[in-house]
Amino acid sequence: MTTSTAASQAPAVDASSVAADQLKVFIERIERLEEEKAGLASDIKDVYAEAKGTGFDGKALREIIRLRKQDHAERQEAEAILELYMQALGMV
Amino acid sequence: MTTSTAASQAPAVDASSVAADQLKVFIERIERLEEEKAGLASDIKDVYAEAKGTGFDGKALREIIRLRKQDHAERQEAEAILELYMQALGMV
Amino acid sequence: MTTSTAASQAPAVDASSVAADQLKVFIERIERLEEEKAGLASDIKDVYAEAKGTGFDGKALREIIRLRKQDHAERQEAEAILELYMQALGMV
Amino acid sequence: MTTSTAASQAPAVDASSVAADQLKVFIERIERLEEEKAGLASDIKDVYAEAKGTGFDGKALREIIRLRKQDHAERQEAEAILELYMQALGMV
DNA sequence: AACGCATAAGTAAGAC
DNA sequence: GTCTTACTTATGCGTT
Repeated sequence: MTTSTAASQAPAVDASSVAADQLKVFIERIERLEEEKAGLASDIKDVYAEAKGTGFDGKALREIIRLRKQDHAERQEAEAILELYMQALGMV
Repeated sequence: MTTSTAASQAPAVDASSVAADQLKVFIERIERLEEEKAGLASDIKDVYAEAKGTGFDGKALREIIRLRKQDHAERQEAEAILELYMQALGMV
Repeated sequence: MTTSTAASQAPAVDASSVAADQLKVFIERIERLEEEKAGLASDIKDVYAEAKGTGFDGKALREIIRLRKQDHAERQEAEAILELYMQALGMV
Repeated sequence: MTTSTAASQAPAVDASSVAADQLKVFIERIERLEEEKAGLASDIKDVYAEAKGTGFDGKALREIIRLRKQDHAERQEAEAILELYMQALGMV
């Protein structure tokens, strides 16, 4: 082995190694996904702007979205608990 | 008109109005996009986890991503700043 | 004990308890500090206004402050990152 | 004049000018104030941590602070309106 | 299980 | 007056 000590906990990362190639691939995958995510964030902003242009209050709109998200989360939690209890009671 | 005064600045939003329908559409569009965004965030998390499983250090990985993002941003910013200073100094 | 069960994980907070007094003290300390912070934010705004009145471009000024802050942060960070990567590469 | 055109809207800022000295002073004042502000932010964080250590819930604590700030703002607003009306009525 | 960090949301100021 | 941009706050995530 040319580039790392035997005790290395991490892959050896020099320019020509397999590890460097792997690293590059991981980074590119992440950056690609981050780009898409940023695109969606931008789309969301556009929808808020459009809604505002139609006369809706952006702040109120955001509040509604927030509340509905809470509701969904609580509903899902409730179902999860129900399922848990059903399992505990042997009701599959 | 049954649900709002003539001078209303915002769309009338009662359950049966056109405005309520529009509101519903906006909310659903936003929620749809938010879902996709959350999905991507989850994908990104998975990639980090996979990289970690391969032996890469997650923290270092995030640092690299951050630095590369900075580099890109700074490159784009450099010209903007130059122009800003030229304006500030009256060099048009 | 009049105001809480023995197993209470949180301080009992009714109007006459020791906990209520503690809570009040914490809140007052925080509010005091927040006030001072707001005062400083206001002072900073004033300095920008004064500089602007002297003929300096506020936007450019803010940019300079931002860049100098970055420089300081980056200098401090540089060592941290170095150490981070060394750890990531198993160089302890 | 050696360093700027006659039409310059901004003070001439070369290394030896009075303007450069002024600029330096403004920047140092701002940076000083920013430092103090950051110090207070840090103090506030410490108080929250201490409160948490005593058993208080940080999130609830922040909520209380937020609500009280709103109350104060509304009270101040009410007084401002009162004063406005008194002035409008010639009650000084 | 808790602590600190990092991202993300919301708010407020400033520019055009 | 609108619009963007910057700051502040808040929540969630990873780590210890």
